[in-house]
Amino acid sequence: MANMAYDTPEMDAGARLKAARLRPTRQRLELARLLFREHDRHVTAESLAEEGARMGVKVSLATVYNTLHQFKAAGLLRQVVVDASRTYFDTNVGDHQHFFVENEGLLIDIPGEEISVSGVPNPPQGLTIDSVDVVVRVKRN
Amino acid sequence: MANMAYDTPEMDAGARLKAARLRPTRQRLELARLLFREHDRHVTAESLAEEGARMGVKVSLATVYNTLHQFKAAGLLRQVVVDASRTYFDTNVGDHQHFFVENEGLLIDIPGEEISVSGVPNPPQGLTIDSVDVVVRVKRN
DNA sequence: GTGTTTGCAAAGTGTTTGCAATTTA
DNA sequence: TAAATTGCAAACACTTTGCAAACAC
Repeated sequence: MANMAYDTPEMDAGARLKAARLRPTRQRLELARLLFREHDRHVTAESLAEEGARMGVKVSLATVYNTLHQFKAAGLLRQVVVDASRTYFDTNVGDHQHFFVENEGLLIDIPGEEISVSGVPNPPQGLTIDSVDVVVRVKRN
Repeated sequence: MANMAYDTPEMDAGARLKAARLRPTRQRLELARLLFREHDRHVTAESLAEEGARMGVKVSLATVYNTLHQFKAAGLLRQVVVDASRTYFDTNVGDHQHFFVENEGLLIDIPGEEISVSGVPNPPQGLTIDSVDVVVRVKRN
């Protein structure tokens, strides 16, 4: 099984956790199943906990927070900073950017091939670029 | 009290408030003087309150929050969303972007002429672009 | 068994709010 | 004097933490 990416949609939750070296606990398995059921999901801890509750997944909010951060650390999720008061996580860890609908808290993907940023100057001495994040803030008219 | 100069910091701040149709209270005047003393300042409510305290400006934290939001609403400040846990305000309301040094909470301006974003798709039906924000996340090596 | 993970409730952070007192126009 | 503003403390929303019980290996 050469070159299988950690985040291929067809990978099942158990394999995903194994690849990430996270113990396949019931909570992590069930949250992973929810999260990676679709390829591009944007969730907050609260929205995921609610969804879990709706789907009969019994997980505490603290565990949802822990799990999201562990998944992020493992490269399974990407954190998206668009709102000062909530943290969003994106199941699409590939190169892409976002529209953010303010007042609705809604994220919409912009494929990485469509958008490009040029003219980024070299960062000041001693600093290295980690990522270039673009947020296109939009509002409903 | 004769001869009040037209370009004292007081007059500057007063004119700014007048233009923004905000009553020139002592608190707003003093905060405006701190804020607009330099052209490109990045502050959080807390950092501004601390600075005020250091400079002998007596203002409650609640008023600092209120004032920052009023100044933002008046177009005197721009809000910068880079960190899920703090809100930054920028005294430079012109076209520009930012480096953000994670773990230090430090913002560094990137002039608008240097950087450019192309290929931003039309937003979905019913949505209008408000702003295109670029954050270049960097870390110290 | 041993180390990891979970859940709860408590604590923490940054921010907003209710309201009486104060200030501005 | 009427309307806006302030400061305090309490309320808030989101997130993290401490720790005993439950679980994975």
